[in-house]
Amino acid sequence: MIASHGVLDTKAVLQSASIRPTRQRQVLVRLLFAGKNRHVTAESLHAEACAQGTKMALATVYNSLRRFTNAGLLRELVVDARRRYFDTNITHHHHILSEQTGELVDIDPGKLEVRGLPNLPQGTSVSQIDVVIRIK
Amino acid sequence: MIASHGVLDTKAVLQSASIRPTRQRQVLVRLLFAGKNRHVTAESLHAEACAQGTKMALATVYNSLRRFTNAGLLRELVVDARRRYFDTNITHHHHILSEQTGELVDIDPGKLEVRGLPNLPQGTSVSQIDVVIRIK
DNA sequence: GTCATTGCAAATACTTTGCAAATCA
DNA sequence: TGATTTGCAAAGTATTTGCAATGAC
Repeated sequence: MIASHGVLDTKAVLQSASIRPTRQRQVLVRLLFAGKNRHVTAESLHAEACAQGTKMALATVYNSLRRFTNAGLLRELVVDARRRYFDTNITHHHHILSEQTGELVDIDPGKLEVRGLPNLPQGTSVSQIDVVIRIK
Repeated sequence: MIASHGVLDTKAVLQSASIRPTRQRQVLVRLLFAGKNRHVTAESLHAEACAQGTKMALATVYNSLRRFTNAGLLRELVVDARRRYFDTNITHHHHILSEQTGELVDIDPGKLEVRGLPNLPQGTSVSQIDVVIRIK
C-alpha cells in the first residue's frame, strides 16, 4: 500500500512514477490510495471524484487509469468481458468474484496456491498468473 | 468433444440443446464442433462462415454464440477486457494466453492444480474457477 | 513561455435490439 | 399456417482520440 499510515502525499506518488501531478490526477490518487486496497472502474472512480466535488471528464479518468497502470501504480483486472477493472493492490494475489453482485474481493495470498506449470512455448516466460473464483 | 469421430450431425447437436436447427446455426455448429476444440470470437467465426461461402449477419453470429452458451454448448472465456471469447471445450480446464499474439491455449487439466480455497461468504458456493497464465 | 494535460465531442470498437421479410415445423 | 429466426440498421455501452483551451514548471 502506498500510504501505509499517515498522510498521503499525492504529489510524491505521482512524481515517483514520473507522472506530472496535475490537480485531477492528485484527486484520483487520493481516492485510490488513501485508504485500503480498492477495485474500481473508470466510471465508478469518476462518480466518486464528482461526488467529492471535483468535476473532471470521464475521458480524463480513463486516460489517468491507463497511465497509472502503465507506470505500475495499478494493475488491470480481467474478470468481466465488458468492463475494465483496476486494482490498487499490485502485489501477487487472486480474486473472488460474486456473479450476483459483481463484487470483487482479494484472496489472501497464503490461502490459495497454484501447483504445477504446463510446458510453455519456446522462448516465453510467465508474465502473470490470474485466478478468479466465481461464486454464486 | 461433440463429434468424437465420424460425421458431425449438426441438426442433432442443436436439437439436443433445444435450439432450432436453422441453416446459419448448422453452419456455425459445423465450424465450431467438427474438429478439435476451439477458441473463437464472434468476429472470427463470422469471418470463417463468410470465407466458406455462407453469408450471414454478424449479429446472427453474436446471437447464436450467446444462445449456444446459454444452452451449455459453449463456455464463455474472460481473458480480454475488450473482446468476448468462446471455448468449445466445456470441461473444466485452464488457459495460457500469449500477451504478444493474443493466442489462447488450453492447459491439460492434469498439469495444473489449484490448492486451497479461501473462506467464501455465507450461503455462497463456487461456480467456476478460472486460471489464466499470461506469457510474454 | 513552453510543453504536457484537460475537457469535450467525435470517433472507434464491440455487442444487443427492433422490426419487416424469410424460414422452419 | 403460425411461430421463430434472420438480416440489416440503429441503438447501446465501453473506451480512445483529436484538438483548442488550460495548467504545470
